[in-house]
Amino acid sequence: MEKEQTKSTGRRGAANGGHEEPMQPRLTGDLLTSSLLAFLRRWNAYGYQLVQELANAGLPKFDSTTVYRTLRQLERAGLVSSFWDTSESGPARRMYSLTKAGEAFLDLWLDLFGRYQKILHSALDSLDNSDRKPKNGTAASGERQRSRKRGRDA
Amino acid sequence: MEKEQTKSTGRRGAANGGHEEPMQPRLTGDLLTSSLLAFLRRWNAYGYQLVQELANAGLPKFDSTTVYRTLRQLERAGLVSSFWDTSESGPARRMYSLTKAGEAFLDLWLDLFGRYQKILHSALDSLDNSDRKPKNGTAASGERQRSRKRGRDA
DNA sequence: TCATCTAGGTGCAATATACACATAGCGACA
DNA sequence: TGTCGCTATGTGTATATTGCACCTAGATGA
Repeated sequence: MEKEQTKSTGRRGAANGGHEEPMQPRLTGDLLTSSLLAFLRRWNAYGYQLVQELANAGLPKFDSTTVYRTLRQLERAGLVSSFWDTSESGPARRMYSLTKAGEAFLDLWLDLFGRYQKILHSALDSLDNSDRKPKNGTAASGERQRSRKRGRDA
Repeated sequence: MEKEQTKSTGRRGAANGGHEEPMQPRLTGDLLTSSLLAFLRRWNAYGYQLVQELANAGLPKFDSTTVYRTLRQLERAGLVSSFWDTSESGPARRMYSLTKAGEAFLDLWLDLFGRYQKILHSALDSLDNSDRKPKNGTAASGERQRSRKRGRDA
């Protein structure tokens, strides 16, 4: 159990001393899970196909093994079901389809997602309203003072 | 929320046998990161405050330590900066503010997020159009899969 | 036969997270 | 005065998740 935390070969590229490249966005975890479920709501699919669909959707590159493992995990949780499809030539495919529980979960996620969206929109609104209106001057970008909202009076 | 999550097992409650509870949505990783940055785009804030704002936003409960550690990580990556605020009574607060790099990263994320959004909308559209596939697990409407006429078939 | 594409997978190191718990300032209050 | 509770930030650790290297295997074509 070595706890070497000084490795600099990490995923997020954010620990090699001083200043690094600014931490690319990823698409993993909940985002990947819900994306997969969303795809499977429309049609059944197998892993390799989903990897490609995700890539076609303009999302950042990610590892295919993560997709495969996520699908198996979803199946263990009962959100999708699968069977081996050997009807086509070539390697057998594990076809996945969404279960009732998977649809319910996706709905749950969609609901949560709406709330998350509001947070991001707040950030955008703040640009539209006060922050970014330097039509004839670039002053705002440098000396932007945010309203100090403190925990006490909120 | 009376969720009664089994404390013994891990986070996602999906590893104790055959079939378990259906895996609650979470808000972690990129979602948490971008939410924090979005908040900080509007005003400076400290960790405890952000924990509460997130909770008020209707997002699922999550651990405050995750927020604190995420903020420190963001700072190491240069996306936020912090200073100790001792101007108020009570424990000192570590005030965070978004850096230029943090704004750029948030914009990046917003862009990625738009593409992700399309995927989820596709799932919703499939419901609206009542063009739902038969949920049999059988690739009944097999053509619709991907029009994947591979070599032998073409 | 070999290279290449498809399709799914394992093993392992590194990272991320949840839970328990620690530290510390301050106000209330018995 | 002691200590309880709230605020505020953090550490330790066990487990979960992830990315990378690599593997198995069918089909295809040079």
